[in-house]
Amino acid sequence: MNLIEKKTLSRIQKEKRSTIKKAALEVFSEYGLRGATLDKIAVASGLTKPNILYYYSSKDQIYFDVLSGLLDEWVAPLHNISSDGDPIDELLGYMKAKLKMSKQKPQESKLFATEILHGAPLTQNVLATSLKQTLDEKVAVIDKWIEEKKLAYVNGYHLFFSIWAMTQHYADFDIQVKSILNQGEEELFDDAEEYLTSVLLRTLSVRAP
Amino acid sequence: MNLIEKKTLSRIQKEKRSTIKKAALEVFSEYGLRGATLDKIAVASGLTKPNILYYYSSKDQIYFDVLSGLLDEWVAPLHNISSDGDPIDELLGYMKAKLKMSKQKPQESKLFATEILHGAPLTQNVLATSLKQTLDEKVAVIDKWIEEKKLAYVNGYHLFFSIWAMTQHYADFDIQVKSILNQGEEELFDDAEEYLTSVLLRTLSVRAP
DNA sequence: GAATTTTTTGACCAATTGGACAATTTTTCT
DNA sequence: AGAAAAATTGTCCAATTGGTCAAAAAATTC
Repeated sequence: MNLIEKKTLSRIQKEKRSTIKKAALEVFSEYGLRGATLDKIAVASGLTKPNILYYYSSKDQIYFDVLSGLLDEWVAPLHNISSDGDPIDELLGYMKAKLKMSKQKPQESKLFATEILHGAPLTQNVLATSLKQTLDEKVAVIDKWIEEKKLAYVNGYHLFFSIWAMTQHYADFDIQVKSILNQGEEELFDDAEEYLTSVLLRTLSVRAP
Repeated sequence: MNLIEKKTLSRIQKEKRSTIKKAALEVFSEYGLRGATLDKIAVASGLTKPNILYYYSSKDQIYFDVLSGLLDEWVAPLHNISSDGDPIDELLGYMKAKLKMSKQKPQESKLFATEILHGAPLTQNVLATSLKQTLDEKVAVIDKWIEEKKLAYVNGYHLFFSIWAMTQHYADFDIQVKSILNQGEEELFDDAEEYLTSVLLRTLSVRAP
């Protein structure tokens, strides 16, 4: 039976696949696709290597499954930006949602970062179609807000790039951040949120020069 | 003879080591330390594998040499921030210098990003000592400027983190950026500079709310 | 230009790795 | 309980990889 084509997975199949994906996320985020080995995933998951290959046909398949399972979740906060809400509230909310993801899901963030850094072999297609389309829509919303004088003029695309960059920085480069600031996570992310709020407020507010 | 301890390298040694480092930068920045192979470096450099190992005792040695050769260059722009200059000019100049590095040296940027992302096994020490010390000094300068009311209040550390994040984003995640914006490099980086200038100006300027 | 040193390379090796497979064990279904 | 299906594993293999080494080639020194 072909596991990939099967629609209804048994309890065991669901559990084991989930176990494997969880272990794989740990290993892939730490070592990257090429640095990760099936043996490491096997140890991390508590399964044997052939058993893992019973559920996934190859290492690349595991990587692909983990990554695509994450893609939707990763883009999701973008959909929550409502053109009906207050522009500043909406964009601050988006930033805070992304920062929260950096705090709570650093492994996921690192996995994406590594993937894109190394040429996005598996996700380039999604980036250029699905993500681009969603972002185009949201930038259109921003342009509308600017026209209505509810926002200061900003380049919408670069605004999103900078929000992504600034928030993900705290996950992807946490080692650098933490070796410079001797702080606990809570304090660190509180300071980050305060700083980023200030930056966005100042960048987006309409006011006299 | 031990090449590592020898102080004066011959012409051939200098040339070959330089050739190897250049090829290694290409390969390491694309594949990471673990994904890079000596064979790939051999092909990229036009040398044979044993010949490379004549100049470097191991793959890790090459990686270490490439990375440490870059470290100083990477931190250098920070030293150019002068406490005597105009605060806004100094910080805008720093941002522009970093953005220029992203444009002109994306491979170097990616190499650092991968290194830190994967736990900074070789550079953690430098980060926690040399970089931290330099940054502490520059943050002290910023705090002084704030006290003198030449800058709006900002958290200096997070200001630097955000400048790093926003500028390096254009190198590290260039694939994502370019799959969303169908622009040439020139136009892209011009827009980025304009946007980042606007963000920093608004973030740093002292003015009435 | 011969001797010596440095550089280069082909052939090789041991370890790691992704993956195959048949045999066994466990679960599920009737 | 027993048959059938699913899950698990020990063993194995071929390819890749980092690295060795002795011999050959090239460069340097005298």
